[in-house]
Amino acid sequence: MKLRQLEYVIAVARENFSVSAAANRLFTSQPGVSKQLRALEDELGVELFRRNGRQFTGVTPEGEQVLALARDIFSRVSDIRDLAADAAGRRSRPLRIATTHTQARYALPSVVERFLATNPGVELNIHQGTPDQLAALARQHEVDLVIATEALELFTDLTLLPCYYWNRVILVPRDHPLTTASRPTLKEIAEYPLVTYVFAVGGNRLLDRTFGAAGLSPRIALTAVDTDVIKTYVRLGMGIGIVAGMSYDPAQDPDLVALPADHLFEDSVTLIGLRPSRYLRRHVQEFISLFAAHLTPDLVAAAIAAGPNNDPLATLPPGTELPRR
Amino acid sequence: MKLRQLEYVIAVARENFSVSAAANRLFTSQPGVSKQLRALEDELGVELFRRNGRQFTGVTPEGEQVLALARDIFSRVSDIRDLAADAAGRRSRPLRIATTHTQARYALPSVVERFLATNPGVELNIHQGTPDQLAALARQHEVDLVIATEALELFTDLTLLPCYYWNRVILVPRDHPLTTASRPTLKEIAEYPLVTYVFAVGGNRLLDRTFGAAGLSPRIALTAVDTDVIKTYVRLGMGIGIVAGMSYDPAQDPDLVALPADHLFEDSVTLIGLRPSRYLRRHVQEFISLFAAHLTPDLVAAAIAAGPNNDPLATLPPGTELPRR
DNA sequence: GTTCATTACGGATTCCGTAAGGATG
DNA sequence: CATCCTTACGGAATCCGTAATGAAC
Repeated sequence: MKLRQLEYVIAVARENFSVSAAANRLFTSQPGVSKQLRALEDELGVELFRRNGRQFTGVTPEGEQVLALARDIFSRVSDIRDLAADAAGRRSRPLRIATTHTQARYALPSVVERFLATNPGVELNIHQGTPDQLAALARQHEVDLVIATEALELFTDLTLLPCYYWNRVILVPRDHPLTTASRPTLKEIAEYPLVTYVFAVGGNRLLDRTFGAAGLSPRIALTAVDTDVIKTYVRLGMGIGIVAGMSYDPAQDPDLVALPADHLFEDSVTLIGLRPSRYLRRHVQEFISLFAAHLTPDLVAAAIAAGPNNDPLATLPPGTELPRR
Repeated sequence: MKLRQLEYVIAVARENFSVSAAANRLFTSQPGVSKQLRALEDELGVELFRRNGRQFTGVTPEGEQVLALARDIFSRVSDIRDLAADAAGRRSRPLRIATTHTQARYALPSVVERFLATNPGVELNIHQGTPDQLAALARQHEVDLVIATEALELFTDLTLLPCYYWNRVILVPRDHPLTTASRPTLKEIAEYPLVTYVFAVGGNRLLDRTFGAAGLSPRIALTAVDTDVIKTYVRLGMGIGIVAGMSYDPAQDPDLVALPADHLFEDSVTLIGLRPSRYLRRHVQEFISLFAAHLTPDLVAAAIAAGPNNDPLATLPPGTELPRR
């Protein structure tokens, strides 16, 4: 058994069972791949791929298990390379972050600025998406860390660490009737169509639960992944916005008013998600510390070693005060 | 990076950092090992071993991490080989079991008999030891499964599955005063010096807790790992024995009397310990099913996938009745 | 007929083992 | 001086890529 053989198995599975495509992607010849696959199957005494004549059509049950183990092995191989690169002080692979629009637009810029200032050589990739897309990216090992706030049930296989509390504001045009009420009630809000994040409603999330508990079912005018889009429609009078407090800036949005809503909705917590039991590259840890100063290397290492968790706040030492923004 | 190189790193560490010894054990030449080690270090750009001149004296911090990951990788490689051997119906490696004397002597014989009858080709190795030795064997991947009853705190890194409840009897010579009491009290027992298992006392185990809760601190005459040894000293009048009920056989021990003690001590549970997240070979599963019929393949697979656990009974579906013996 | 995997073969590389060299205690 | 790792070198095995072959859609 050779690492190269396992690599080929993974590549062929990834390329929808095309040996040619796998060879192409690996910059090697197709007969070479074919031969190594056969050699591995001979050594193991089991067919790993289902074949229709000479065509590869899928994996056998054994192939499936081997594939899972091979992927695991390559995670570790990659960890070895990463930790060696860290130790040797070599420039390492890009830091890949997956997050939602709100984080990327409002929370991350200052962190990114500081990170790039102290780590000039490092390339930073920010992938933006909806929570389900983030979960997929993390699961396929496409990113080093995920920053998310909603739909935590999608991240059950990750180690989650809490970063800060946040809450919502009600965004209305400057001349809106609601501006007279300094502390609007849920009932008053529910009079107007709402404009909010796609993933904030449906699936019994906080907004649904809060309105539902008050016996209200507000009309959703439209949802967007993007606070800027939400603001646009609020300006057009399509409804009132419910957005993260951090995304309102009086200087940027002089025609809008933000009414506090933290008396209506309970605090949410923004989380970092990491793949458990993996080596954490130095730059990843540095980024985490810049984003959430209380997440020290020791604490993060302990959480990663402990595996997936569904109670992020429990990873903090008792008495830790989480910031809010 | 090659599997062979990682294998060499592990072997050198295992042989107390002797390259020659590692080469010997691997049936290859010493310069070959030396060269591959250097090649790996060159590729990674990090020294993995501490050297004093040309002598290997230990590992560097990076070497330590690489070593841990390499061992992990080889676990999976071994899993691939095992599952392929199972699928191909080849005879697989010996089934290695680590357990205590009481299990090996009284609980296992009938299981082993049935196992060998249905699996004629399989070699069975039973390692016997104290709980701490069992834990060490499991941790070093020397055995496939551990069967233990005491000192569960030593097995925190294993997946534990419950097999059956058991309890103790009081063993006394036929003419002993206690034989007049059909249900002796703790206080009556504590009048006499005790002879029991080494690992049953100390460290706040069940015997300590039970006597302690009654305000008693009995004198321990002697402890042994071995029920047969305990019986010998009971016969000599050195004290009264507290042993597992299953180890008393009226036919074998006509000169001894066993007084029930399950009204004094709470039931203990015998457990199987497995390394989590590892492939479970067919023969291992078969042995488990013979030993504890309620531990079905699906149930065991789910428990292994769930990782280490410290509440074995929780692995069973609700309502399962555990046998007692 | 086009696509795709297998087989065949020649060249380059890698790998292993023996032998010699140098450092350590 | 005995032990142990490193370096040097020759032979064997492996591996890769090109070309030809055969099966499938």
